[in-house]
Amino acid sequence: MDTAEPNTPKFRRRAEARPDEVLDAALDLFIEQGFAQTKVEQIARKAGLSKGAVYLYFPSKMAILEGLVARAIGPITGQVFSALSAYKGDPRPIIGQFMRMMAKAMTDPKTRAVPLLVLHEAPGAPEIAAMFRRAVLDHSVPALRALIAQGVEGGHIRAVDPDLTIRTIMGPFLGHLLMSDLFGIEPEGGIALDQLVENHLSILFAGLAPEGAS
Amino acid sequence: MDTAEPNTPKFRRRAEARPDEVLDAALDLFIEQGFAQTKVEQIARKAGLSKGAVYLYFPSKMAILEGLVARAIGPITGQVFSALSAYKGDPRPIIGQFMRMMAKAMTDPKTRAVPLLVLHEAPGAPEIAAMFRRAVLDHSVPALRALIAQGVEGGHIRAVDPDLTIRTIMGPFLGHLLMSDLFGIEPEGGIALDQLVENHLSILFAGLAPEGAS
DNA sequence: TGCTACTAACCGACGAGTCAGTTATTAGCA
DNA sequence: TGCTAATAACTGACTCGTCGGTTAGTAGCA
Repeated sequence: MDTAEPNTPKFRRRAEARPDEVLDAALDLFIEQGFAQTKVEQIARKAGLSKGAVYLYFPSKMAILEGLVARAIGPITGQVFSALSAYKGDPRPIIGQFMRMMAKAMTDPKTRAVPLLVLHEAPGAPEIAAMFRRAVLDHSVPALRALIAQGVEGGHIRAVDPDLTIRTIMGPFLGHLLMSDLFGIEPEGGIALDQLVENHLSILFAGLAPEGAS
Repeated sequence: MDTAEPNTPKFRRRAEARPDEVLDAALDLFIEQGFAQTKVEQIARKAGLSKGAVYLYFPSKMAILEGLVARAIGPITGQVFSALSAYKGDPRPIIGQFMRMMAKAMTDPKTRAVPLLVLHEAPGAPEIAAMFRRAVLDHSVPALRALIAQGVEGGHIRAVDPDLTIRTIMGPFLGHLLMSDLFGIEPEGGIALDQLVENHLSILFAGLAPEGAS
Protein backbone atom coordinates (compact mmCIF):
# COMPACT_ATOMS: atom_id res chain seq x y z
CA MET A 1 0.00 0.00 0.00
CA ASP A 2 2.79 2.39 0.81
CA THR A 3 4.78 3.90 -1.99
CA ALA A 4 7.53 5.45 0.07
CA GLU A 5 10.78 3.57 0.31
CA PRO A 6 11.40 2.42 3.85
CA ASN A 7 15.11 3.29 3.92
CA THR A 8 14.99 6.79 2.63
CA PRO A 9 15.77 9.44 5.22
CA LYS A 10 12.73 10.97 6.75
CA PHE A 11 13.71 14.47 5.82
CA ARG A 12 15.38 15.48 2.64
CA ARG A 13 16.64 18.90 1.84
CA ARG A 14 15.29 20.45 -1.32
CA ALA A 15 12.63 17.88 -1.62
CA GLU A 16 12.13 18.37 -5.28
CA ALA A 17 10.82 14.88 -5.75
CA ARG A 18 7.91 15.46 -3.40
CA PRO A 19 5.38 16.90 -5.82
CA ASP A 20 5.81 13.97 -8.14
CA GLU A 21 5.48 11.51 -5.30
CA VAL A 22 2.27 13.16 -4.25
CA LEU A 23 1.00 13.01 -7.81
CA ASP A 24 1.88 9.32 -8.07
CA ALA A 25 0.02 8.53 -4.88
CA ALA A 26 -2.92 10.66 -5.92
CA LEU A 27 -3.18 9.01 -9.32
CA ASP A 28 -3.30 5.55 -7.80
CA LEU A 29 -6.01 6.56 -5.39
CA PHE A 30 -8.01 8.51 -7.95
CA ILE A 31 -7.99 5.46 -10.21
CA GLU A 32 -9.13 3.21 -7.38
CA GLN A 33 -11.75 5.41 -5.80
CA GLY A 34 -12.32 8.48 -7.90
CA PHE A 35 -11.39 12.05 -7.08
CA ALA A 36 -14.23 12.96 -4.75
CA GLN A 37 -13.93 9.75 -2.75
CA THR A 38 -10.22 10.22 -2.14
CA LYS A 39 -9.22 12.17 0.96
CA VAL A 40 -6.17 14.38 1.00
CA GLU A 41 -5.05 12.53 4.12
CA GLN A 42 -4.98 9.28 2.14
CA ILE A 43 -2.88 10.81 -0.58
CA ALA A 44 -0.49 12.15 2.03
CA ARG A 45 -0.16 8.82 3.84
CA LYS A 46 0.42 6.95 0.60
CA ALA A 47 3.13 9.40 -0.38
CA GLY A 48 4.66 8.99 3.08
CA LEU A 49 3.76 12.43 4.35
CA SER A 50 1.27 14.12 6.57
CA LYS A 51 -1.67 16.00 5.20
CA GLY A 52 -0.15 19.33 6.11
CA ALA A 53 2.94 18.61 4.06
CA VAL A 54 0.86 18.05 0.97
CA TYR A 55 -0.29 21.63 1.30
CA LEU A 56 3.30 22.79 1.14
CA TYR A 57 3.38 21.58 -2.44
CA PHE A 58 -0.17 22.00 -3.64
CA PRO A 59 -2.47 24.83 -2.65
CA SER A 60 -5.59 22.68 -2.88
CA LYS A 61 -6.88 19.24 -3.65
CA MET A 62 -8.04 20.51 -7.00
CA ALA A 63 -4.50 21.62 -7.78
CA ILE A 64 -3.36 18.04 -7.34
CA LEU A 65 -5.75 16.91 -10.02
CA GLU A 66 -4.66 19.77 -12.22
CA GLY A 67 -1.04 18.83 -11.68
CA LEU A 68 -1.85 15.28 -12.64
CA VAL A 69 -3.49 16.29 -15.85
CA ALA A 70 -0.74 18.76 -16.62
CA ARG A 71 1.94 16.13 -16.10
CA ALA A 72 0.12 13.66 -18.32
CA ILE A 73 -0.52 15.96 -21.22
CA GLY A 74 2.72 17.86 -21.00
CA PRO A 75 4.73 15.38 -23.08
CA ILE A 76 2.14 15.47 -25.82
CA THR A 77 3.74 18.34 -27.63
CA GLY A 78 2.10 19.93 -30.57
CA GLN A 79 4.72 18.20 -32.73
CA VAL A 80 2.60 15.16 -33.38
CA PHE A 81 -0.37 17.26 -34.27
CA SER A 82 1.42 19.72 -36.49
CA ALA A 83 2.97 16.76 -38.30
CA LEU A 84 -0.54 15.46 -38.81
CA SER A 85 -1.87 18.65 -40.27
CA ALA A 86 1.16 19.24 -42.47
CA TYR A 87 0.81 15.89 -44.17
CA LYS A 88 -0.19 15.72 -47.82
CA GLY A 89 -1.57 12.64 -49.49
CA ASP A 90 -3.75 9.72 -48.53
CA PRO A 91 -4.44 10.34 -44.85
CA ARG A 92 -5.21 6.74 -44.05
CA PRO A 93 -1.69 5.53 -43.30
CA ILE A 94 -1.02 8.32 -40.83
CA ILE A 95 -4.39 7.92 -39.25
CA GLY A 96 -3.44 4.28 -38.83
CA GLN A 97 -0.11 5.19 -37.27
CA PHE A 98 -1.78 7.70 -35.02
CA MET A 99 -4.39 5.27 -33.81
CA ARG A 100 -1.83 2.56 -33.18
CA MET A 101 0.24 5.02 -31.20
CA MET A 102 -2.78 5.94 -29.13
CA ALA A 103 -3.63 2.30 -28.59
CA LYS A 104 -0.14 1.60 -27.34
CA ALA A 105 -0.24 4.54 -24.97
CA MET A 106 -3.69 3.70 -23.67
CA THR A 107 -2.71 0.16 -22.85
CA ASP A 108 -1.07 1.47 -19.71
CA PRO A 109 -3.75 1.90 -17.05
CA LYS A 110 -2.00 4.94 -15.62
CA THR A 111 -2.13 6.71 -18.93
CA ARG A 112 -5.68 5.66 -19.58
CA ALA A 113 -6.70 6.92 -16.19
CA VAL A 114 -6.03 10.58 -16.85
CA PRO A 115 -8.47 11.16 -19.69
CA LEU A 116 -10.93 9.07 -17.75
CA LEU A 117 -10.48 11.30 -14.73
CA VAL A 118 -10.97 14.37 -16.86
CA LEU A 119 -14.15 12.82 -18.14
CA HIS A 120 -15.52 12.27 -14.68
CA GLU A 121 -14.48 15.52 -13.10
CA ALA A 122 -15.14 17.82 -16.01
CA PRO A 123 -18.68 18.81 -15.03
CA GLY A 124 -17.69 19.76 -11.49
CA ALA A 125 -14.39 21.30 -12.52
CA PRO A 126 -14.56 23.41 -15.64
CA GLU A 127 -10.90 24.38 -15.29
CA ILE A 128 -9.90 20.76 -15.73
CA ALA A 129 -12.05 20.41 -18.80
CA ALA A 130 -10.72 23.65 -20.24
CA MET A 131 -7.15 22.65 -19.54
CA PHE A 132 -7.54 19.32 -21.28
CA ARG A 133 -9.33 20.94 -24.11
CA ARG A 134 -6.65 23.55 -24.66
CA ALA A 135 -3.80 21.11 -24.37
CA VAL A 136 -5.17 18.22 -26.34
CA LEU A 137 -8.33 18.83 -28.27
CA ASP A 138 -7.62 22.31 -29.57
CA HIS A 139 -4.57 20.88 -31.30
CA SER A 140 -5.71 17.43 -32.32
CA VAL A 141 -9.15 18.27 -33.66
CA PRO A 142 -8.03 20.93 -36.14
CA ALA A 143 -5.09 18.75 -37.14
CA LEU A 144 -7.32 15.81 -37.92
CA ARG A 145 -9.80 18.06 -39.65
CA ALA A 146 -7.11 19.49 -41.90
CA LEU A 147 -5.76 16.03 -42.60
CA ILE A 148 -9.13 14.72 -43.68
CA ALA A 149 -10.07 17.79 -45.67
CA GLN A 150 -6.83 17.56 -47.52
CA GLY A 151 -7.41 13.88 -48.24
CA VAL A 152 -10.82 14.63 -49.65
CA GLU A 153 -9.53 17.44 -51.83
CA GLY A 154 -6.74 15.31 -53.17
CA GLY A 155 -9.21 12.56 -54.00
CA HIS A 156 -7.49 10.10 -51.70
CA ILE A 157 -10.66 9.43 -49.76
CA ARG A 158 -14.37 9.83 -50.33
CA ALA A 159 -16.07 13.17 -49.87
CA VAL A 160 -16.88 13.01 -46.20
CA ASP A 161 -17.44 15.81 -43.72
CA PRO A 162 -14.14 16.29 -41.89
CA ASP A 163 -15.63 17.38 -38.58
CA LEU A 164 -18.10 14.56 -38.43
CA THR A 165 -15.58 12.03 -39.59
CA ILE A 166 -13.29 12.88 -36.70
CA ARG A 167 -15.97 11.41 -34.47
CA THR A 168 -16.14 8.29 -36.58
CA ILE A 169 -12.39 7.89 -36.33
CA MET A 170 -11.90 8.54 -32.64
CA GLY A 171 -15.24 7.51 -31.21
CA PRO A 172 -14.58 3.79 -30.89
CA PHE A 173 -11.65 4.55 -28.67
CA LEU A 174 -13.80 6.43 -26.24
CA GLY A 175 -16.51 3.86 -26.54
CA HIS A 176 -14.14 1.15 -25.56
CA LEU A 177 -12.62 3.09 -22.69
CA LEU A 178 -16.02 3.77 -21.21
CA MET A 179 -17.43 0.34 -21.73
CA SER A 180 -14.49 -1.42 -20.19
CA ASP A 181 -13.49 0.97 -17.42
CA LEU A 182 -16.95 2.10 -16.38
CA PHE A 183 -19.15 -0.85 -17.04
CA GLY A 184 -16.67 -3.67 -17.13
CA ILE A 185 -18.01 -4.88 -20.44
CA GLU A 186 -15.47 -6.79 -22.42
CA PRO A 187 -15.66 -9.86 -24.60
CA GLU A 188 -14.34 -12.94 -22.88
CA GLY A 189 -10.59 -12.78 -22.57
CA GLY A 190 -10.71 -9.01 -22.59
CA ILE A 191 -10.04 -6.74 -25.48
CA ALA A 192 -6.62 -6.06 -26.74
CA LEU A 193 -6.69 -2.44 -27.75
CA ASP A 194 -4.57 -3.19 -30.79
CA GLN A 195 -7.10 -5.70 -32.05
CA LEU A 196 -9.80 -3.11 -31.60
CA VAL A 197 -7.79 -0.63 -33.61
CA GLU A 198 -7.05 -3.07 -36.43
CA ASN A 199 -10.69 -4.09 -36.71
CA HIS A 200 -11.75 -0.48 -36.66
CA LEU A 201 -9.19 0.62 -39.20
CA SER A 202 -10.15 -2.15 -41.59
CA ILE A 203 -13.72 -0.89 -41.61
CA LEU A 204 -12.75 2.74 -41.58
CA PHE A 205 -10.25 2.54 -44.43
CA ALA A 206 -12.58 0.54 -46.62
CA GLY A 207 -15.33 2.96 -45.77
CA LEU A 208 -13.23 5.96 -46.67
CA ALA A 209 -11.96 4.51 -49.94
CA PRO A 210 -12.85 6.56 -53.02
CA GLU A 211 -15.82 5.26 -55.01
CA GLY A 212 -14.91 2.17 -57.01
CA ALA A 213 -11.87 0.85 -55.21
CA SER A 214 -11.39 -2.43 -53.32
CA MET B 1 -36.46 29.26 -11.78
CA ASP B 2 -39.46 27.79 -10.07
CA THR B 3 -41.20 24.86 -11.65
CA ALA B 4 -44.19 24.75 -9.36
CA GLU B 5 -47.38 26.26 -10.68
CA PRO B 6 -48.37 29.28 -8.63
CA ASN B 7 -52.07 28.43 -8.51
CA THR B 8 -51.86 24.81 -7.49
CA PRO B 9 -53.01 24.10 -3.96
CA LYS B 10 -50.23 23.88 -1.48
CA PHE B 11 -51.30 20.53 -0.16
CA ARG B 12 -52.79 17.81 -2.24
CA ARG B 13 -54.16 14.58 -0.93
CA ARG B 14 -52.55 11.52 -2.42
CA ALA B 15 -49.75 13.54 -3.91
CA GLU B 16 -48.84 10.97 -6.50
CA ALA B 17 -47.35 13.54 -8.82
CA ARG B 18 -44.74 14.63 -6.30
CA PRO B 19 -42.03 12.10 -7.03
CA ASP B 20 -42.11 13.01 -10.69
CA GLU B 21 -41.97 16.70 -9.89
CA VAL B 22 -38.96 16.13 -7.71
CA LEU B 23 -37.30 14.13 -10.48
CA ASP B 24 -38.00 16.86 -13.01
CA ALA B 25 -36.45 19.49 -10.77
CA ALA B 26 -33.51 17.26 -9.97
CA LEU B 27 -32.80 16.53 -13.63
CA ASP B 28 -32.71 20.22 -14.49
CA LEU B 29 -30.31 20.94 -11.68
CA PHE B 30 -28.13 17.90 -12.31
CA ILE B 31 -27.79 18.98 -15.93
CA GLU B 32 -26.86 22.50 -14.91
CA GLN B 33 -24.52 21.77 -12.03
CA GLY B 34 -23.88 18.08 -11.80
CA PHE B 35 -25.03 15.69 -9.11
CA ALA B 36 -22.49 16.44 -6.42
CA GLN B 37 -22.86 20.20 -6.78
CA THR B 38 -26.61 20.09 -6.42
CA LYS B 39 -28.03 20.38 -2.91
CA VAL B 40 -31.17 18.57 -1.91
CA GLU B 41 -32.51 21.88 -0.67
CA GLN B 42 -32.23 23.28 -4.22
CA ILE B 43 -34.13 20.37 -5.68
CA ALA B 44 -36.81 20.82 -3.06
CA ARG B 45 -37.18 24.56 -3.68
CA LYS B 46 -37.36 24.08 -7.44
CA ALA B 47 -40.04 21.45 -7.02
CA GLY B 48 -41.92 23.81 -4.73
CA LEU B 49 -41.27 21.87 -1.54
CA SER B 50 -39.12 21.95 1.50
CA LYS B 51 -36.14 19.70 1.90
CA GLY B 52 -37.91 17.58 4.45
CA ALA B 53 -40.73 16.81 2.05
CA VAL B 54 -38.28 15.44 -0.49
CA TYR B 55 -37.31 12.84 2.07
CA LEU B 56 -40.93 11.74 2.25
CA TYR B 57 -40.61 10.52 -1.31
CA PHE B 58 -36.97 9.54 -1.61
CA PRO B 59 -34.90 7.95 1.13
CA SER B 60 -31.68 9.61 0.00
CA LYS B 61 -30.17 11.91 -2.56
CA MET B 62 -28.74 8.89 -4.32
CA ALA B 63 -32.21 7.44 -4.64
CA ILE B 64 -33.24 10.53 -6.59
CA LEU B 65 -30.52 9.87 -9.12
CA GLU B 66 -31.52 6.23 -9.26
CA GLY B 67 -35.11 7.21 -9.79
CA LEU B 68 -34.06 9.48 -12.62
CA VAL B 69 -32.13 6.77 -14.37
CA ALA B 70 -34.87 4.24 -13.79
CA ARG B 71 -37.47 6.56 -15.25
CA ALA B 72 -35.35 7.25 -18.30
CA ILE B 73 -34.47 3.69 -19.14
CA GLY B 74 -37.81 2.21 -18.18
CA PRO B 75 -39.47 2.85 -21.54
CA ILE B 76 -36.59 1.24 -23.39
CA THR B 77 -38.07 -2.20 -23.32
CA GLY B 78 -36.18 -5.18 -24.49
CA GLN B 79 -38.46 -5.23 -27.51
CA VAL B 80 -36.18 -3.12 -29.63
CA PHE B 81 -33.21 -5.23 -28.75
CA SER B 82 -34.82 -8.58 -29.22
CA ALA B 83 -36.07 -7.36 -32.59
CA LEU B 84 -32.45 -6.51 -33.39
CA SER B 85 -31.10 -9.90 -32.51
CA ALA B 86 -33.92 -11.78 -34.20
CA TYR B 87 -33.26 -10.11 -37.52
CA LYS B 88 -31.90 -12.12 -40.43
CA GLY B 89 -30.21 -10.64 -43.45
CA ASP B 90 -28.03 -7.64 -44.21
CA PRO B 91 -27.75 -5.91 -40.84
CA ARG B 92 -26.95 -2.53 -42.28
CA PRO B 93 -30.49 -1.23 -42.79
CA ILE B 94 -31.52 -2.02 -39.22
CA ILE B 95 -28.34 -0.62 -37.86
CA GLY B 96 -29.20 2.51 -39.80
CA GLN B 97 -32.70 2.60 -38.38
CA PHE B 98 -31.38 2.00 -34.91
CA MET B 99 -28.81 4.78 -35.11
CA ARG B 100 -31.34 7.22 -36.51
CA MET B 101 -33.69 6.37 -33.69
CA MET B 102 -30.94 6.99 -31.19
CA ALA B 103 -30.05 10.27 -32.84
CA LYS B 104 -33.63 11.43 -32.65
CA ALA B 105 -33.88 10.49 -28.99
CA MET B 106 -30.58 12.10 -28.10
CA THR B 107 -31.53 15.39 -29.69
CA ASP B 108 -33.53 16.18 -26.58
CA PRO B 109 -31.16 17.52 -23.93
CA LYS B 110 -33.16 15.91 -21.15
CA THR B 111 -32.74 12.51 -22.71
CA ARG B 112 -29.09 13.08 -23.48
CA ALA B 113 -28.49 14.15 -19.92
CA VAL B 114 -29.23 10.82 -18.32
CA PRO B 115 -26.52 8.72 -19.94
CA LEU B 116 -24.20 11.64 -19.39
CA LEU B 117 -25.07 11.66 -15.70
CA VAL B 118 -24.47 7.94 -15.51
CA LEU B 119 -21.11 8.51 -17.10
CA HIS B 120 -20.12 11.09 -14.53
CA GLU B 121 -21.45 9.40 -11.45
CA ALA B 122 -20.57 5.84 -12.30
CA PRO B 123 -17.20 5.78 -10.52
CA GLY B 124 -18.61 7.11 -7.28
CA ALA B 125 -21.84 5.16 -7.53
CA PRO B 126 -21.39 1.61 -8.72
CA GLU B 127 -25.10 0.89 -8.24
CA ILE B 128 -25.92 3.48 -10.88
CA ALA B 129 -23.43 2.00 -13.29
CA ALA B 130 -24.72 -1.52 -12.62
CA MET B 131 -28.30 -0.41 -13.07
CA PHE B 132 -27.60 1.20 -16.40
CA ARG B 133 -25.57 -1.74 -17.48
CA ARG B 134 -28.27 -4.24 -16.63
CA ALA B 135 -31.05 -2.20 -18.18
CA VAL B 136 -29.34 -1.04 -21.34
CA LEU B 137 -26.02 -2.57 -22.15
CA ASP B 138 -26.71 -6.16 -21.17
CA HIS B 139 -29.49 -6.18 -23.75
CA SER B 140 -28.11 -4.00 -26.48
CA VAL B 141 -24.58 -5.34 -26.69
CA PRO B 142 -25.53 -9.00 -27.16
CA ALA B 143 -28.25 -7.99 -29.60
CA LEU B 144 -25.84 -6.02 -31.75
CA ARG B 145 -23.26 -8.77 -31.51
CA ALA B 146 -25.75 -11.36 -32.72
CA LEU B 147 -26.89 -9.07 -35.50
CA ILE B 148 -23.38 -8.54 -36.77
CA ALA B 149 -22.34 -12.17 -36.40
CA GLN B 150 -25.36 -13.22 -38.37
CA GLY B 151 -24.58 -10.69 -41.08
CA VAL B 152 -21.05 -12.02 -41.37
CA GLU B 153 -22.21 -15.60 -41.53
CA GLY B 154 -24.75 -14.81 -44.20
CA GLY B 155 -22.11 -13.02 -46.23
CA HIS B 156 -23.97 -9.73 -46.06
CA ILE B 157 -21.02 -7.92 -44.59
CA ARG B 158 -17.29 -8.44 -44.39
CA ALA B 159 -15.77 -10.78 -41.86
CA VAL B 160 -15.36 -8.42 -38.93
CA ASP B 161 -15.15 -9.14 -35.24
CA PRO B 162 -18.65 -8.53 -33.86
CA ASP B 163 -17.56 -7.37 -30.42
CA LEU B 164 -15.03 -4.94 -31.72
CA THR B 165 -17.31 -3.70 -34.43
CA ILE B 166 -19.93 -2.74 -31.89
CA ARG B 167 -17.48 -0.14 -30.71
CA THR B 168 -16.94 1.13 -34.23
CA ILE B 169 -20.68 1.44 -34.68
CA MET B 170 -21.59 3.11 -31.42
CA GLY B 171 -18.41 4.94 -30.55
CA PRO B 172 -18.96 8.08 -32.57
CA PHE B 173 -22.15 8.68 -30.68
CA LEU B 174 -20.33 8.71 -27.41
CA GLY B 175 -17.52 10.69 -28.89
CA HIS B 176 -19.88 13.37 -29.99
CA LEU B 177 -21.77 13.46 -26.72
CA LEU B 178 -18.58 13.93 -24.78
CA MET B 179 -17.00 16.43 -27.10
CA SER B 180 -20.03 18.65 -27.26
CA ASP B 181 -21.42 18.36 -23.75
CA LEU B 182 -18.14 18.22 -21.87
CA PHE B 183 -15.79 20.28 -23.91
CA GLY B 184 -18.14 22.37 -25.95
CA ILE B 185 -16.40 21.40 -29.14
CA GLU B 186 -18.65 21.64 -32.15
CA PRO B 187 -18.09 22.79 -35.70
CA GLU B 188 -19.51 26.25 -36.30
CA GLY B 189 -23.28 26.14 -36.35
CA GLY B 190 -23.26 23.12 -34.10
CA ILE B 191 -23.67 19.55 -35.10
CA ALA B 192 -26.97 18.13 -36.07
CA LEU B 193 -26.92 14.65 -34.69
CA ASP B 194 -28.66 13.33 -37.77
CA GLN B 195 -25.91 14.69 -39.99
CA LEU B 196 -23.37 12.98 -37.80
CA VAL B 197 -25.24 9.72 -38.13
CA GLU B 198 -25.58 9.97 -41.90
CA ASN B 199 -21.90 10.72 -42.34
CA HIS B 200 -20.98 7.92 -40.01
CA LEU B 201 -23.30 5.42 -41.66
CA SER B 202 -21.99 6.23 -45.11
CA ILE B 203 -18.48 5.35 -43.98
CA LEU B 204 -19.58 2.42 -41.89
CA PHE B 205 -21.75 0.80 -44.54
CA ALA B 206 -19.13 1.15 -47.22
CA GLY B 207 -16.57 -0.19 -44.79
CA LEU B 208 -18.68 -3.20 -43.94
CA ALA B 209 -19.53 -4.05 -47.52
CA PRO B 210 -18.39 -7.49 -48.65
CA GLU B 211 -15.19 -7.53 -50.68
CA GLY B 212 -15.79 -6.36 -54.20
CA ALA B 213 -18.94 -4.26 -53.93
CA SER B 214 -19.50 -0.55 -54.42
C1' DT C 1 21.13 29.08 16.11
C1' DG C 2 18.76 29.47 12.43
C1' DC C 3 16.47 27.40 8.72
C1' DT C 4 14.02 23.86 6.08
C1' DA C 5 10.92 20.08 5.98
C1' DC C 6 7.67 18.37 8.21
C1' DT C 7 3.88 16.92 11.86
C1' DA C 8 -0.45 16.60 14.21
C1' DA C 9 -3.90 18.76 16.42
C1' DC C 10 -7.16 21.78 15.23
C1' DC C 11 -10.91 24.72 12.82
C1' DG C 12 -14.88 25.83 10.26
C1' DA C 13 -17.90 25.16 6.53
C1' DC C 14 -20.91 22.46 4.49
C1' DG C 15 -24.63 19.56 3.50
C1' DA C 16 -27.21 15.14 4.04
C1' DG C 17 -30.50 13.50 6.75
C1' DT C 18 -33.91 13.98 11.01
C1' DC C 19 -37.81 15.24 13.60
C1' DA C 20 -40.98 17.85 16.45
C1' DG C 21 -44.23 20.69 15.18
C1' DT C 22 -47.68 23.12 11.73
C1' DT C 23 -51.24 23.46 8.30
C1' DA C 24 -54.39 21.98 4.77
C1' DT C 25 -57.84 18.59 3.80
C1' DT C 26 -61.21 15.23 4.52
C1' DA C 27 -64.57 12.15 7.03
C1' DG C 28 -67.84 11.54 10.40
C1' DC C 29 -71.38 13.33 12.93
C1' DA C 30 -75.41 15.94 14.40
C1' DT D 1 -74.13 22.96 6.99
C1' DG D 2 -71.34 23.81 10.56
C1' DC D 3 -68.25 21.54 13.97
C1' DT D 4 -64.66 18.31 15.33
C1' DA D 5 -61.40 14.67 15.16
C1' DA D 6 -58.09 12.49 12.44
C1' DT D 7 -54.49 12.44 9.36
C1' DA D 8 -51.91 13.34 5.18
C1' DA D 9 -48.73 16.74 3.49
C1' DC D 10 -45.43 19.58 4.58
C1' DT D 11 -41.95 22.82 7.15
C1' DG D 12 -37.53 24.49 8.79
C1' DA D 13 -34.47 24.43 12.46
C1' DC D 14 -31.36 21.25 14.13
C1' DT D 15 -27.65 17.47 14.44
C1' DC D 16 -23.72 15.36 13.26
C1' DG D 17 -20.12 13.35 10.60
C1' DT D 18 -16.91 14.61 7.20
C1' DC D 19 -13.04 16.73 5.14
C1' DG D 20 -10.46 20.56 3.03
C1' DG D 21 -7.51 23.60 4.70
C1' DT D 22 -4.60 26.05 8.67
C1' DT D 23 -1.19 26.68 12.10
C1' DA D 24 1.57 26.25 16.18
C1' DG D 25 5.10 23.68 17.11
C1' DT D 26 9.10 20.03 16.36
C1' DA D 27 12.93 17.32 14.27
C1' DG D 28 16.79 17.13 11.61
C1' DC D 29 20.51 19.54 9.23
C1' DA D 30 24.30 23.13 8.41
